[in-house]
Amino acid sequence: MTNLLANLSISVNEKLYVKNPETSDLGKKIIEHSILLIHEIGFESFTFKKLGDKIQSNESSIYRYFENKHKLLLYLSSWYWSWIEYRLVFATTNVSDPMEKLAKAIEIVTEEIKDDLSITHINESILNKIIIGEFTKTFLTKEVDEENKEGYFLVYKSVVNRIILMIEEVNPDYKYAKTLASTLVQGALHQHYLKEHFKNITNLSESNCLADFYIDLIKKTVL
Amino acid sequence: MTNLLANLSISVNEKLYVKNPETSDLGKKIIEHSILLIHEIGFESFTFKKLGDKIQSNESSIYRYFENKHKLLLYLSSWYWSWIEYRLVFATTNVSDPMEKLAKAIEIVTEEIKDDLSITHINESILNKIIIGEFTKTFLTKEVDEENKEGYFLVYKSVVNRIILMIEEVNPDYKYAKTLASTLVQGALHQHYLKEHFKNITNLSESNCLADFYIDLIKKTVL
DNA sequence: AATAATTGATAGTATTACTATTATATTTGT
DNA sequence: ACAAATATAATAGTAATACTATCAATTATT
Repeated sequence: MTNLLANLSISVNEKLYVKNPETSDLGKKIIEHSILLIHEIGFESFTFKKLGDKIQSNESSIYRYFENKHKLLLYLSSWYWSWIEYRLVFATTNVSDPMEKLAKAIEIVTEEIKDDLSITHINESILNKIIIGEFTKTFLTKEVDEENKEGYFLVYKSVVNRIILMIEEVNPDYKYAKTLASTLVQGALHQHYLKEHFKNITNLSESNCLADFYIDLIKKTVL
Repeated sequence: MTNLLANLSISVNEKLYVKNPETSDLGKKIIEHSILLIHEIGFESFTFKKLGDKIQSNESSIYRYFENKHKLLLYLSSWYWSWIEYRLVFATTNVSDPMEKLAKAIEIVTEEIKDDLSITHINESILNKIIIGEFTKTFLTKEVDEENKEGYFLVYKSVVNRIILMIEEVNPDYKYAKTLASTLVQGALHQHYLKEHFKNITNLSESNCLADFYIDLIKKTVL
């Protein structure tokens, strides 16, 4: 899996960058350290100036790759969901039993990425933490509708749509496949956040895993 | 209900304001128009300067009520969840059947506030829209843990805890009452957002209500 | 070696998020 | 009704943010 990805590269919607960061050392450095810096100080405090200082480069150079930090976050999110989609497809192909297939998808979408699986400049474990804490901010803006039209959220929607199809495969008569799938993907991020900051309103813990909750839920509601 | 509230006032954690906005005309104007202005231009673009212009008052005067716009949003959120809690308690007391009680709670938490029910300066329908679009931003910050300790999220957690208790009343052996309750409250906001901006990944629509989805889900999983 | 492209350094602008000061209303206590 | 207290308005000022523009210095390409 990890080895496979070494020779596969994830491509992101071209409208999200001015210059493709994958095409240069500086670009890769921007991606690598933006993930670390956003994780360290939070998206609100993150600025291109601070990132420039971190990578011994200049603010103005970063602007040649990304219009602004919002686009950068959209880029990172898009990369993340592409990575999830790839792993989701990989884990579910050739699984003939619909429920087993759905269960595998749930595992991919709910698991916390613990180790840095990457050989690349992208630390998926930290990126996963950023997505948990910052992803909703990419679409909770006044510009959602325009940005949605531009296709900035296509990969995310694609992940949800794949799960919708799997739910329908399990039971074509279930009335709320869409709501359930989107609840699952968004809810998983939220539960991971609660686990870190609002422990007493979640059952998630070291010993209790999220996939169990969702698989139990889906077996009872959809099947 | 509406009449009852006219003589009941909701009090908000004192640490969230410098001066209680309920104690003056200017304070009430700040609350009333901050709701309208945040709805109109979004929280990111909202500033105290713009609010001052809107209410023909001065930026510096608004700073005497709230430290910054983040605290203002926390204030509005706290007010909103208190209002929800009040209605939740009101709707569920004296309902003896646990499932019926839970169903009523679900209705309160999932319904979209359509009309302005208020006689006060607070437009609950628009406030509901703000909560849908901006509430998660109050806690997705680097300061969550400190602010949580200060009690800024107490009312929200109280609403979730009431639902946890109701789930446990329905079935004390259900293993994921906390996760389910927090998923419900957060998920409801999210689904309303999807309905407005990402229609094709939700079943929510004019004809399809959210409470039905959750009541179906809870009857199948908890009962 | 010449040319093109990339990056770095510096400067500059408008806006934001405040704080401080002083003037002007408005309220309240006697 | 008048003085004192309090609230609000107006103005100015600061540091940081979110950029844009220009030009110099590197580095890569032909």
